[in-house]
Amino acid sequence: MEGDDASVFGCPSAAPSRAPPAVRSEVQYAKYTYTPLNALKPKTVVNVYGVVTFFKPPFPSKGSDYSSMIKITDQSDAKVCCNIFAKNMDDHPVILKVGDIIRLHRFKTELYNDSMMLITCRGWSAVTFDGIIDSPVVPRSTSKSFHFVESEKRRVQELRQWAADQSVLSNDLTVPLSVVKPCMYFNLTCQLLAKAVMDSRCVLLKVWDGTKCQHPLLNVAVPPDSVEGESTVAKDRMNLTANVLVYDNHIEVARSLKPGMFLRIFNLHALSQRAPDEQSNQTEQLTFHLHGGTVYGRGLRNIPQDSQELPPLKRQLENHVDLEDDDEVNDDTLLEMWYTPPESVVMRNDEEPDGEADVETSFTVRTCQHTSQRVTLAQVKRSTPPLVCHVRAQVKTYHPQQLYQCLKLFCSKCKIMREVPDDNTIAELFCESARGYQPCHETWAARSSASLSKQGRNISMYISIDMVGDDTQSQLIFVQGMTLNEVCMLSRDHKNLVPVRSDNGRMNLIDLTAPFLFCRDKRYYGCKECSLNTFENPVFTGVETWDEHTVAEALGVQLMEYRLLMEFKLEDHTDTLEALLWERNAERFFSVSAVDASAKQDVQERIQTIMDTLQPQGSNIEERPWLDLCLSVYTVKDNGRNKVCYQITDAEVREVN
DNA sequence: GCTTAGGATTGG
Repeated sequence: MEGDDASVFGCPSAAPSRAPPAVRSEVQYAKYTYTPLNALKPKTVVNVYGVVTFFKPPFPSKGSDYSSMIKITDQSDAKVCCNIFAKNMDDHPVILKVGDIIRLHRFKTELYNDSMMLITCRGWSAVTFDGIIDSPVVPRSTSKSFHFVESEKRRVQELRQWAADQSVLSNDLTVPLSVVKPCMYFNLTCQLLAKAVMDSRCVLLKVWDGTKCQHPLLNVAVPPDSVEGESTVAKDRMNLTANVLVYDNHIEVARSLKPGMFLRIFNLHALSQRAPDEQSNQTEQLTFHLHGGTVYGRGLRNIPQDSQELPPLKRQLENHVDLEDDDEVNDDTLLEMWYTPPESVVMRNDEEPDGEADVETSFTVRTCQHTSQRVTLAQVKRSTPPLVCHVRAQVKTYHPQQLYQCLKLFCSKCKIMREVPDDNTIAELFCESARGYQPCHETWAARSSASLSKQGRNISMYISIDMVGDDTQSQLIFVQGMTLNEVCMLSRDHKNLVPVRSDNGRMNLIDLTAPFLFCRDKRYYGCKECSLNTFENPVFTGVETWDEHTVAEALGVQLMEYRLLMEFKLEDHTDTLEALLWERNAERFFSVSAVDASAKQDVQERIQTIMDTLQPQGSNIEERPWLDLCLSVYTVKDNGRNKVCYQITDAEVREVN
């Protein structure tokens, strides 16, 4: 955007100390005056505030720019259409729903069909806000610099309040897939799984929102080599994949989307139709059409990563992590064995290692119940991945030898894995953050402090003002200046403790190497790569129960999962082979008490159970138990080269004489 | 180079 707004306000944290710069800014920028929408005069350049009552997401115009359109209103009740033109789609203001608040600078007024309208002119800028009452006033702008001062928050809040009483704003048509019925026009918030160009006027988008449609969904068949994105086989079976056909003027936007992106599709049309090869007595299936044109705000756009719309969608998607279809992991950043093995792999039935070709050539997901024909390790090594097979083998060695080292922290977003830090490391980080104590000044927080004069240090606790008076068991409490032991002691009686430090008076998380949340006997970690890690505008309202997910979301932290990872060297009479054991949701047997010595007890016990099954029990191969194992065989990219991995997906001890 | 779009569906 070509805005010449000189001042960068951005967000409160940009100001090192709060009160004086805010005052100065208001004086400095008093030049901005805002015209009520009923007082616009033609052929002038104005600044306005408004509530969005209708909008069209950006689409390619017949000229050189992308065009988008919004209709706004304000307390004067005048309704004004605004046309926005910008070379790049990404320079258009991000409007995601009716009710959003927008501030426009330097728009020119023009009379069209006896109505006043606003059009972008040189140096225009736009800043938008969520329209939800009581949600934090976070300016969203597509320009790198824009100015926004504290006093303007009030204006946004007033508009929100006023808009809440206007019934026109309440008809948002965004619904989950689970409530969609044939013939409906609706807005869908979803993630793109795969896309394929059908012809010059139609692109297929395979999307999901984690909810299950009540009507059967049509799977549009396309040649595998024309599909970009992951396989949707497992999600198709669960009736989770919506096939969206995008036509005409929307193709350009659709083509710019990448699988994995989150998007909202506006005015999507659910159509019931029979699959071409189905009999007439078969039930009809739903497809979705984004027809050409822009009527009713028809269109689609990606949702920015920091949008408040995303966390609920992501939570819904995480309910289905077991449906990941990838048979290949493309992440070179991980060390040799620390990949993300898939829990289910796609097996080609005609590639049975024993050479017995199956006539069926389709791909199916298969889990082994030790019933498929057994193969030798030598045969496994000669096979072509991906496949699932059943072997009988013995464990020769395993590692890590220190059992608690099996426990890893895993980020499901960037797939990075790291060690759980030991208590010495965490304690040191707590000590460091306590040095040079100064209190945090946050308008949303109430503070209570104590001075430990003997030790010459201060500790503070903060809670959101909204939560003052709530049950202390359910409150979210921020603690500053405490040692690890103190936090652990405190977490016995308080459910959610977030350790924080002060950066020039602004509250911040301490290094994400340390847990960001203590929840009774559990500790939760955030991903250093994927966390926004910001206290700029924490969202504390509208949360009924605080748990690791809601806290992470409010703090902009990408929660890491506990996972178990071990490596075994297997052998039978034909060969040896290294295989991984990998378990999700390892936190269910990872309990951390305040005392380090017993911290890993539960892990020990759980892993011991696994070891009881798999442990080598003697150097002589004849003395060790034989195991029936399911192995998933798949490839991963390792420094650009394909590498075959073997994963133990199931194990059972066999008495073999 | 100074336009483009300017709300109101039935359709692949």
